[in-house]
Amino acid sequence: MSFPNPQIKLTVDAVVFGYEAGNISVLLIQRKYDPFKGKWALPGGFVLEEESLEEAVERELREETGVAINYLEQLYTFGGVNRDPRGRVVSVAYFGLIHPDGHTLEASTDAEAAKWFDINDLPQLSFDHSHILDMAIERLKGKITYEPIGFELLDTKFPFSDLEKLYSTLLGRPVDRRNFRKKINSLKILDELDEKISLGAGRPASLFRFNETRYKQLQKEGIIFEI
Amino acid sequence: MSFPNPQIKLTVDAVVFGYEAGNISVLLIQRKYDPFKGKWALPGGFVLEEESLEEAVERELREETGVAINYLEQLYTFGGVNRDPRGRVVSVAYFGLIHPDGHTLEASTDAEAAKWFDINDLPQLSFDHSHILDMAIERLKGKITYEPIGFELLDTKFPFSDLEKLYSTLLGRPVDRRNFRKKINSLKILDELDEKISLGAGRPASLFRFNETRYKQLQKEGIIFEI
DNA sequence: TCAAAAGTGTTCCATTTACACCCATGT
DNA sequence: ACATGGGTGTAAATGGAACACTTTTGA
Repeated sequence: MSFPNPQIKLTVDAVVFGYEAGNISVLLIQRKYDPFKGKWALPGGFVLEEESLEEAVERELREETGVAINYLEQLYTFGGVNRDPRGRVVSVAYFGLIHPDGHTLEASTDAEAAKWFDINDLPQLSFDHSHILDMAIERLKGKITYEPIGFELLDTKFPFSDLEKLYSTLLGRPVDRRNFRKKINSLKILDELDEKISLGAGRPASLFRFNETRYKQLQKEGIIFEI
Repeated sequence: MSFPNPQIKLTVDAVVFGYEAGNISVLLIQRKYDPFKGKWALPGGFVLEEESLEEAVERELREETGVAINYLEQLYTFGGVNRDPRGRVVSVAYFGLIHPDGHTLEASTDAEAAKWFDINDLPQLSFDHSHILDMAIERLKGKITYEPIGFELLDTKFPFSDLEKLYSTLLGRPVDRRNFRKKINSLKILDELDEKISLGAGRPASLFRFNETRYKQLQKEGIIFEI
């Protein structure tokens, strides 16, 4: 009782999603050491005694990839007996989102390289990481319909069409432009800016910004975001 | 790297809900040993090296309370640095539901006693367990609206009014009997049995049984349960 | 002037909500 | 016969889905 399970190790792993040009990507690292040396894996590593789980994830992400995350939540804890060849390792997986401008990568420590992969074109992954990733993708797809986390994947200022494209990508089906706009506008969680952006051909688009204050107020009033 | 965080210990804790006569209750144990000796806590304990997290929860529940659980899912992992006076202990919390006939309790091992407490009349809890419990209550209340887990709290055969009462208790508001029945019937996930039950005064009620096969089929077809 | 993307309303249908009386039994 | 809880349908309102043309720019 005084020294229980000294053999069980604890790690954290992060599934960080990015979005650019209509594609959802996930951040992976190439392992520098065994096991799975040279193979791709989710960023992550052992939790230190004096840090919380969130601190551990943020540290590992910083060390292995150099990214600055802007949304992070716990995903699930994977505790199967044989999920790690080094012995009994339980991993708390996190789910993160990042703005496109945080995309610049710098691999170091345990990582040989850090790279974005389109979620439809993934390499083979180490450990049970493809299982973790599947769960994270499911969570992302499910969650955007009832919480406004989609904005965390866009620039702070974005044209409406970016949001629409993001939703139709994640939902895997076309989204009616007029109905979608109506829905979002009815919640008044977007502020229309005076700026416009002109992307090649076509009429320039107004830029919008997510109004988090307004959203938090809505939450308090019990009004729920739903697409 | 070869022997990371040997100091971090791993536990599981279970928040098990029961339901009887219009009241939601939660299963607690009275601790036999320090820390928090004599105080109430969630059932749980250290994970053994050769068992999965689910196995650990089920074992601890069996040992400390004697209950047989019929629904179990992971709730959240609590990894704050100072949540346990014994040192760094990370706990994976589970969320469980139990039929009324599984209610017979038998405390043993680390538990002095095991008892059901109405969730509106709780004792002070050990560790950060009241925080865990709050999260579980929120999960229960949220989840019944989009997954048919309410049936896990009732007997396998139950009158419609039991289900209705359960929902109005959990949702904290009255439920329109006719509309509720219409909704449930439209999904055809309840089988009406030939039996009737007569509970004191009033017209006897037909008994129903949850048709899990039917529900799983609906899920495959993409039809979602929603109240 | 043409191509490309942005912006905008109305109608129809489905779903949800509100609501009240009769039925079968025990006392 | 009366008290108690079980069982049932309809109408109104709301919210969601379908749908096409005009506007503004770059090439």
